[in-house]
Amino acid sequence: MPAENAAMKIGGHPHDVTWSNIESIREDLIRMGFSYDWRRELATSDSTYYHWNQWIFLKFHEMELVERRTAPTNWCDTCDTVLANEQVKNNRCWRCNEEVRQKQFPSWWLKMTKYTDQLLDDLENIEFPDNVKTMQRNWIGRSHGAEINFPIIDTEEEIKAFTTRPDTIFGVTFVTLAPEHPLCESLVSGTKFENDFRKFAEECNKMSEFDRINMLRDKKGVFLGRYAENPLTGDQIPIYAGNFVVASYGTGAVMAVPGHDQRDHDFAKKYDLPIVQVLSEEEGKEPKVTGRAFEGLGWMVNSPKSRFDGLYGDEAKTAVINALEKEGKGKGTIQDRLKDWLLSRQRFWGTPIPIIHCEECGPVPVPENDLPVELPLDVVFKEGQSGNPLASHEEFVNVICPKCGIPAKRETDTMDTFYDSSWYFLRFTDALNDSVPFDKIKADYWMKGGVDLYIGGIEHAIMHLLYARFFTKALRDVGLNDVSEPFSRLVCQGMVNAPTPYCVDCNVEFHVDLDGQKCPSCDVKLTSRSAKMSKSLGNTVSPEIMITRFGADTVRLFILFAANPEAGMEWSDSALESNHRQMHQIFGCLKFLDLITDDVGSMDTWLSAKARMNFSKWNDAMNDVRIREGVMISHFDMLSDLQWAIRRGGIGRNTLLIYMKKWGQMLYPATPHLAEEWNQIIGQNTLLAETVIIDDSENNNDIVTLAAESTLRNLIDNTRNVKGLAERHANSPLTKLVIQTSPKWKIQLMIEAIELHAQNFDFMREGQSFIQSHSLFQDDAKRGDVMQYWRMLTIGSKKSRGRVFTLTEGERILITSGFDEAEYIVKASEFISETIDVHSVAVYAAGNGEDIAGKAKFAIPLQPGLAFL
RNA sequence: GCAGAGGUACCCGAGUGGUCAAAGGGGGUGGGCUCAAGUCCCACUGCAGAAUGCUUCGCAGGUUCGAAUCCUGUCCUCUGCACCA
Repeated sequence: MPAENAAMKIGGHPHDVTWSNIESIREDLIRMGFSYDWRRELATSDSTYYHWNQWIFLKFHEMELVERRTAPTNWCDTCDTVLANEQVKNNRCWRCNEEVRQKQFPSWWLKMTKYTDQLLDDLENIEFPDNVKTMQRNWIGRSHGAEINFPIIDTEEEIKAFTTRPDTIFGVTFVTLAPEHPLCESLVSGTKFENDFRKFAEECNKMSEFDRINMLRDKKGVFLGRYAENPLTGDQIPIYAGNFVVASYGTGAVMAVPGHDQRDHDFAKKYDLPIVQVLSEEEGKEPKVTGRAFEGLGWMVNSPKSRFDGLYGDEAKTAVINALEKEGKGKGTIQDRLKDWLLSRQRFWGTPIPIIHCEECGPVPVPENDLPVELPLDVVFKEGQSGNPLASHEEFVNVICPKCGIPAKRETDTMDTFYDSSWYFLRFTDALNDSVPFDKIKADYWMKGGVDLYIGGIEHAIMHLLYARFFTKALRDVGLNDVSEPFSRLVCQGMVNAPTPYCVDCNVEFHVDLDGQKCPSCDVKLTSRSAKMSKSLGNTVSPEIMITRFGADTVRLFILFAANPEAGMEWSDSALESNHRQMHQIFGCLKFLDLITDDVGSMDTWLSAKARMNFSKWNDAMNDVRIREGVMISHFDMLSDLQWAIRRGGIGRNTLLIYMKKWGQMLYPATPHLAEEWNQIIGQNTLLAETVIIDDSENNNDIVTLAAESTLRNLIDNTRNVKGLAERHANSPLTKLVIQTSPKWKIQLMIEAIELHAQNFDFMREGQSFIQSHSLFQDDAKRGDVMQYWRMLTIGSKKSRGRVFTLTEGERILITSGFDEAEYIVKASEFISETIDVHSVAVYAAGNGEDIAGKAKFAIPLQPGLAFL
């Protein structure tokens, strides 16, 4: 439809508009480097595709899944067509936001309601976000209840009323019908109530649905002059027509329980009808009088029949339903809100419905061999034109009836374009097939279990996703596939927001043209706030400009990293620039290929371990579509780790090359252009696009290697921190650092604690006696220190747990395997002195040298005592 | 009204019971490199402090030895549905 509207504007044909749009979007996609299989490209507006729309329609027709009927439909004046229920929001058209009105039309419907059960039940088996599932469930709107027959006194007729609350049956004090209900007419006709009713019905009819909903705060109705009988009590109750009853939901008749339904309560008050309370909020008590309806579940009271009082909730409902069924006066039923899919559109640019209307034979399907029924290209579109140009296209309309051969007219309605998107994913599995929509074997192969991951906006939660699910099931029943659910896993990407002018007082967002100006309606200076990017606000950015400025990979990196796909994000030029810098930094690492000439380096082991660890974390994240996490590793961590290794002591060529190769693979998914060039520069001669990436197993020692190094990093951080403080206390510049590592006995005790912890030892209860009988405890001079250390190790302080609980796995192995901390630090002492800017660094285990500044007592394993001189 | 999502430092944003003063980025500050600029590197960015303590994850309570995380209430924001019987 947008194509058709655009065609009218420029006086062209929607075909040309569509194709030029496709061209331009295809170009964008290619520039962004999306790796699609372009051989499978399809256009739903092309007859090679919509041919199969029509073919499928005929199959549905054979299955009696298609129906032509005249019914009130949602009509949008601006779009000049009817709309399906799903496409009406707040009584407004989902496309143009204009109000929708009801109009009677002979139209084609797809009987989606035949699949309600499956659509509802199968939600259990697919991985959709909960909110989408909830939205679909709400839309389907299944409610369990009862249909209750209220005989009309002095007639043979009865009113069937649907209710979800049969437990309130004894509180029914009147019955309300929708004004459109056929019984209304027959009840009033020829009586003195007829005039009032007609006036009322007309009033309801005239109102647009939108007004009606607004007016409904004022509930109105008329008495129809007749009474019905409560089927369980025989009580006589008046029958009303009410403006708040919806004809199309349930049976169009409501049993009114003013005691337990606020809507009925309001109505009863207005027309002075009795209000009876038959449920109590508290077991065994009389209901409270509150002046409002109690709508929750309660215990039945005041039942005129025995064996009901005291029943609660479902039990109460079942008891009433059983009683009704026993007497043949009602039954338990299910009502759904979901309706059939109104397929007809009175517009040109869609798939023609393959039907011929013959005066003799009625609607006749176009024979399969005559497909496709093609849209004529020789149609002129002009601005301001209304109506469907197909209807006036003689050549298109006038045909011969395929059944009896007399002149007949072609159907001029076209299909809702959601029909196109309801099975395109199946066509992708076999896009070039010209004898059937798709081959069953291919479709089943690719679609096994559904599309693995389907990403789309939340706006499709009901429309597209429900239609596609219905279609897949229906096509399965046609025999075209064995797949029941189209999408096994759905992820909804967030919206992209950008700043837009905003008036606080009026709570309105304005076009960016008004940036910095005053509010057009209240003259207050506009502020800025973040709003969904949209054309109407003008707060959009063009990907093309961004690509030209920064390159496709930077834009890709920004999109993938700046926000979790599910979260939505704030557009930020500065963030984009910083991602661009990141790209340069990564690419800049290639210079190390020239700078590093040594064969081996002291950080080789560490860097290789880090690479393996990073790769496997990255691999997990990517497999799990935690893209942001993955990109963080591939584009941020990998860079800083390499920088660290080089700064820390350097690496050898061989390690560098292996690192670079692995890194290139990790760079590929998010930034393929960079990655391929990278790969080539480091001397790989195959394309990454054709490379199967393998996660090679981690080395057993990796975890220890990394733990040792991260201990050192902590030490340096700590040193830096302490130095700053020490400087403030010292009179002269600090030139020497003394590091005292843990004394042996503390290591030994920690090892024992670690072993006890592994056996689930209860330190709280048994720790005290353990340490008191420990040999270390027997030394009077040490006793105090031992006790204090033991508490720190196993109990911790009020805020933090004992150290033994907070050790990482690597640290634990490090300590228990006899790691020589002092030796490790000595090796790094040159680096430490450079980094924190002191002339010398002395390292020894506490007790093995002078206890400088009394810092030995602070030394524990992996956290040495530090002193500056 | 109902349902869903959410409120985390200057900003964006990770984080579902202890290893959290809280990842990462932006911005800011200081330093290195440089004639200079930054498509470069390092550090700092709650308060105090020789390694500790204090205050902090919308607000108010609660559970717990221990809460950004669990529970209750409350306020606000966004999204969807809506006289649905």
